[in-house]
Amino acid sequence: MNFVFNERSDCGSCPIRHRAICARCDDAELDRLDKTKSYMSFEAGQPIIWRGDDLTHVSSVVSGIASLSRTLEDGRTQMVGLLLPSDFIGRPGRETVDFDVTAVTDVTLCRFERKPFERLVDEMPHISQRVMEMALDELNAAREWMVLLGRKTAREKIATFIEMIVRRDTVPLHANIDHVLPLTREEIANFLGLTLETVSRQLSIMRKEGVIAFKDRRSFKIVDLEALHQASGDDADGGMIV
Amino acid sequence: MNFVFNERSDCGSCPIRHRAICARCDDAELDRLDKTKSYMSFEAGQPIIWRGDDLTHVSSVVSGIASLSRTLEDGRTQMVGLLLPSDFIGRPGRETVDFDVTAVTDVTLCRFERKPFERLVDEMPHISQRVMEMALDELNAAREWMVLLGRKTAREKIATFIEMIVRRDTVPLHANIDHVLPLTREEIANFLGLTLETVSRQLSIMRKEGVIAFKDRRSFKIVDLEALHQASGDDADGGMIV
DNA sequence: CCTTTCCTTTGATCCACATCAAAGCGGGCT
DNA sequence: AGCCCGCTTTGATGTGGATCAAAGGAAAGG
Repeated sequence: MNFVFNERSDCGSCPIRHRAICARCDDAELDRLDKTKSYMSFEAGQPIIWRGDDLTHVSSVVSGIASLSRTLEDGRTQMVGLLLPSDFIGRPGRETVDFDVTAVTDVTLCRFERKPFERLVDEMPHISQRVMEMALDELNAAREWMVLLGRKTAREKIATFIEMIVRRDTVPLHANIDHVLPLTREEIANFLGLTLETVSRQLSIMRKEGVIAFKDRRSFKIVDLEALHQASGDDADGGMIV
Repeated sequence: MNFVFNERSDCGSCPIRHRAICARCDDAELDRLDKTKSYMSFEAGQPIIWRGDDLTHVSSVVSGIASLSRTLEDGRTQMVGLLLPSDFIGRPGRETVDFDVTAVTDVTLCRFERKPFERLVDEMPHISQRVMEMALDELNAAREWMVLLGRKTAREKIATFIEMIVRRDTVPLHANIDHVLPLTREEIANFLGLTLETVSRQLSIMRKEGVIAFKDRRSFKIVDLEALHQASGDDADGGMIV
C-alpha cells in the first residue's frame, strides 16, 4: 500500500525548493516549514484523496505524477489536471476536497496539516504570494485546456498533448530525444475528453504519417515537429497573426 | 466608444468592497489603493483587451459582465470564463494578456497600473492573500467547467448552464423569479462548446418538456427545478453516493 | 409604417467520434 | 517455456451534434 515517513530531510536540499510554495521563503521561514512538514508516499495507481473527503492536509508534489479528476455517476471521467513536482494540492480555507487525486506514477508528497498551514499563510506573506502566482499560472493552464476540450478536434487534441509532453522535457532544444507518455491510452482519453479507441487511432494515424515514431507503446520520438505543431491547431507563436 | 472617468469615488462605499481583491484590506490599506485606482467603462460588445496586448493594467470588474475567450485561427471560439462584479483581470508578474476580454454588458472596471500594483502585492499581504483565495476559487470553477466541456452532453451542458444562472440570482430561495440569460445563443454556444443551433434546439426541448418557460428570448422561469437538476448530470449534492 | 438587421428557431443532411466487438502483444508469474 | 492479464490496436456500425439552409420574429432606423 502506501507508507509514511517523517525523516528530517532538509528543506534546503529539497528538489522542489525553488519552485514550490516555499520558493520565496528565506532560511528562517524555511526552518518553520521544516518543523511542520511531513512526507507521504503513494504507489502508482493508488488513490491519494477522494472528492468529498475532509481536507485535513494540503501538500506539494515532491516527486512523481498525480492526476486530478472528476467522475460522473455513470462512470464518465474527466481529468482536470496533471500534478507534477512542485504542484500544490488543496485549498487553504476549504473543508473538503473537490476532485479525486490519484497517483499516476509513484508519488511523494510534502504535507502540512491544513489548519496550521492556514496560520502560516496569514503570517508569512511569501507563501501567499507564491501560492497566488502558482494558482494564477494553473488557472491559465486550465483555461488553455478548456479551449482544447471545447473546440479542438481529436487530432488537434492529440497533437497538443504530445507537444505538451515534448515541451516539458525538451531542455536541450532541438535534441531528438526519446519522450515517454506518462499515461495509458485510457488516461490520455480522460485527459483529452475522448475515448481510448480514438486516442489509439489518432496516434496510429500520426505514426503512419511520419509525424511521430514509437519505440514501444510508451516511448516515442518526434519525426516532424513542424507537422506536429501544425496539427495542434495553435497559431504560430501566441497570436501574432491577425 | 468607451470613456474614462477618474472621480474620487470612495473605496469605502464601493459595491465590491467586501468581495474584490481589497476585501481583506483595512482602512489604511484602502486609502493607499484609493490613491492609485482609476475607473474605466466599456459599452456592451466592446473589446476590453486582446490576447497578446501589453498587460499595462490589472483590474477588477465593478459592474457589468465581461467574457474571457480564445479564438482559433479558423474562427472557432471558446469562452473560458465570465467575469462578474469583483472578479479580477490580469496576472501580476506577466507582460502580456493571454485571452481576449470583451464587455458582454456595459462594464466598469477599477484599474491599477500593473507595475505599481506588483509593488502593492509585495508590500500588502492582505492583497496576495485575497488574490490567492480568489484564484483558487476560479481554478475550481474552471476545473468544474472542464468536466462539462470534456464529458457532458449538449442537454447536460444547457441544464448546468441554466442551473448556474438560477443559482447566481436566487437569493430568496424557492422564489419563482424571472431569470435572464445574460448571453445570446451564440455566446452561450461559445461558453458551452456547442453551436448556436444546438443551444437553441436544447432550450426548445426543455421548454416543450415543461422544465423551463420563456417570457421572451432572454427571460425565463424555472417550472421544474428537480427535472432541471436531473438533466445537469451532477450528482445529488457533492458525491455522497458511491 | 415599412425596411433592415440581428437574433433565433426549425428542418434536412452529414460526419467525427462513440460504441460495440474482436484480435494482437508484451511482460510477469509459475 | 507457457499462460495469463492488462493494455492496445484495428474493424464495423451507430449516433449526437455539426453543418447547411431557410424562414420567423423583434427591435432599430429611416
